[in-house]
Amino acid sequence: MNNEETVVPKVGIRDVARAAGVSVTTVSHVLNDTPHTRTSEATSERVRSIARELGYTPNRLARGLRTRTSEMIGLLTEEIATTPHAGRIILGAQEEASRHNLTLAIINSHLDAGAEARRADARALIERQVDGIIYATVFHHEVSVPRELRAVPAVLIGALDRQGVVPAVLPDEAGGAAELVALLAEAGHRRIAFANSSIEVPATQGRLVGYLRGLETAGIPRDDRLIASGVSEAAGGYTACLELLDRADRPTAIFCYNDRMAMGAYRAAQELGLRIPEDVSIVGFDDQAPIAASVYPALTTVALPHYEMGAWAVSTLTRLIQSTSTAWYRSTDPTWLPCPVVVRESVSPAPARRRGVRGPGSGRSGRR
Amino acid sequence: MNNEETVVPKVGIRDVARAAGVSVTTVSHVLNDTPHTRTSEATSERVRSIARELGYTPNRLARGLRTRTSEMIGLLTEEIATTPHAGRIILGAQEEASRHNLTLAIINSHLDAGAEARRADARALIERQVDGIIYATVFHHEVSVPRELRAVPAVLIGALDRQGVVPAVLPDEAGGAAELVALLAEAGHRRIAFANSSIEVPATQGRLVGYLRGLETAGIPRDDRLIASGVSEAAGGYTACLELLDRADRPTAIFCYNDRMAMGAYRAAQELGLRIPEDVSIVGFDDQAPIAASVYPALTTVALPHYEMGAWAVSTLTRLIQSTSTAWYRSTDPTWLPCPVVVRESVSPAPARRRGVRGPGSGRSGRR
DNA sequence: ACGTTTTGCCAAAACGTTTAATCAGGCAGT
DNA sequence: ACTGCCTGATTAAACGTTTTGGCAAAACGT
Repeated sequence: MNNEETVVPKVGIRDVARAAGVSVTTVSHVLNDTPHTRTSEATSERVRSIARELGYTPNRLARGLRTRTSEMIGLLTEEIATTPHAGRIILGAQEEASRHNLTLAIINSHLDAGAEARRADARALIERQVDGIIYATVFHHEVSVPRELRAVPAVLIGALDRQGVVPAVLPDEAGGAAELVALLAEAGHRRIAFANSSIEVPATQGRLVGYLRGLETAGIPRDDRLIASGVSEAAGGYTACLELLDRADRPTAIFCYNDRMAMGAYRAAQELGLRIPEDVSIVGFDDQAPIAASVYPALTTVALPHYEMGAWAVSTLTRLIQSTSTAWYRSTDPTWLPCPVVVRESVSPAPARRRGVRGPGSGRSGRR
Repeated sequence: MNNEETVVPKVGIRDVARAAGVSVTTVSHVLNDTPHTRTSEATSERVRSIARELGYTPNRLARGLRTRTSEMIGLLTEEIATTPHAGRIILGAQEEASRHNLTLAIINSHLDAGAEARRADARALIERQVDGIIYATVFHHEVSVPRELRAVPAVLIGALDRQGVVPAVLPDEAGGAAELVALLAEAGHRRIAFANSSIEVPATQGRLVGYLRGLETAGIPRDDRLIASGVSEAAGGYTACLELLDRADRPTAIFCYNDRMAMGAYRAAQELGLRIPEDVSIVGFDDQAPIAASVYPALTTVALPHYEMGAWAVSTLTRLIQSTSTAWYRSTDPTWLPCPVVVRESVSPAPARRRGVRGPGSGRSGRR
């Protein structure tokens, strides 16, 4: 077994300098093409080529020590890496980071870990001299950021800072929900039900608010008999929608709290012999892969801007970092990113009942 | 606006030393309790308390520079962060890393990025002096690892190293598939179909192999008329299963290439008026959240050991790192991690046909 | 009282960079 | 021939740790 390759003598900047017959200063200057510094084109070229053929790779630890900046940003996630969504946040952050020549160091705190553990995680990142920290949480209303985060620029994903000092980005769930209802209203639906989640979280509130706002702008009066709830899973959607659909004046469309509940809605409809979307339109929320696209008919829903929030976070973080010293203290209002509705196949015009426009089963082919 | 907090003079080890009236050496010794070194309990305690009250945080960049080890490990993912599964790999790696006091630096390469870009990514990690690198790919047979990875211990997730020098971990898909078929056979099924994916990837092969092996150990002769295929999505599962089920001698159980195709199988069964699992049992593969648990009846399937592969990777990586110099070159055989079957509700005993054991619709309640 | 060991601590040299300050020489203008 | 100014480089001091190799003083054995 040849081990010739295993001997990697780790060439440093002075090896390059020695080989090129110049000082390390010069090497540093040409390799970073430092401004306000002069080197003849001849030596520059020589240094560069020697560095290349020696396989020189700079040591960012050493550089970071000197320049007091690591060009790393820390991503502190709160359990979020567990959820299927999480990847998109990380991906968005990572790609935006690459774009700025930063690397991402990630640490995941368990949701049930105490504040103490969370502070330790923040400290671990700070010890690594990260230039900034992203604190990504599951959707909370407010959160007290670990005070260690004050030592370094920080942004928040999915929650507001209770002290109102750390910039935050959140999904505009109400907006998305309102748009979704608008879409249903435009399709002629007037009896639009809402199958909400029975557990109280910010998302529950936001989507309800959006639903009501959507009704209002469509000029549809609120009817609390059209608001049901269940656990935020398929089973809950099933029972809630069974209750909603199994009556004479059933709604012509149901907005489900999330895609999982929408799956339950599909089952309820099927058992009652109602076709989707001809007899009842169903919409969900989350655009949860791979449900939304795999279900039949494919589900019209609203996407959460996970990728965008991740990208927004590192993007504004870099701005904070560059801004002079304490300037980043002037925290702005939170940023609400839009939740775009993605239309698929589960909505059709409302079946004619009092308005005799068209019969049920209008259009929409699909083998069935 | 008070900016008293914004002034963080960054206390270093010498500040502690000065305040404690000792040398930095001593501080370093007590804070790391370096072996083979002596400090009186009195001064030790004093140093510790002063460090605490001064809020000293060590600078890992400086420490890394001196000790020539960063205690970071790099995770290089190939597009994988896009898939819903990815999070689990990252999570597994991250938690195992935390357990070893390591932090994870992640970089994501696009699948369509050239080898050149991939090498640049590897280089970026190496510049950061990571102690080791995990290269996580979507499931490949073999891959040529960027040669920069030779500079540092590395492990591979989801692919074999073409040069056979980098340790690798992969999911034992064949094993999982075989177990799944065994489970069906034990339930009395003899006509077990396989709805495979029509596109050829390692997983296609592996699951087919497992299917055949499962049949063989159950003493069931292979019947190619029971093997269908379609695109690896709900639509493909639908057409494949429609074809399989819409005949007189239809199978009593179908093993679908993945959970998405299983969703298509559900639809096919429903349209043909077949109940699951009473008339036909369906199983999938991937245990893809949230499909498998949300579908009705909940899908029996096989889980991929994403989390475990991530954890395995950093765990063996730390072993490699600790082992002396070139010892990690003696690459071992790849590790195949088991894919456990997770049983839910979509399998029931085979309906009696020639063996008059019990009638259809045996047991299994469920509101319907 | 005198060697020897142990105890407790410290000075200084690394680690691989960046950067402020300086310098030798050539060239132009007086 | 002197002064001054560019040009192309260099020297040396950081950055914040760890670690090697000590060295004084205290403790100990005789």
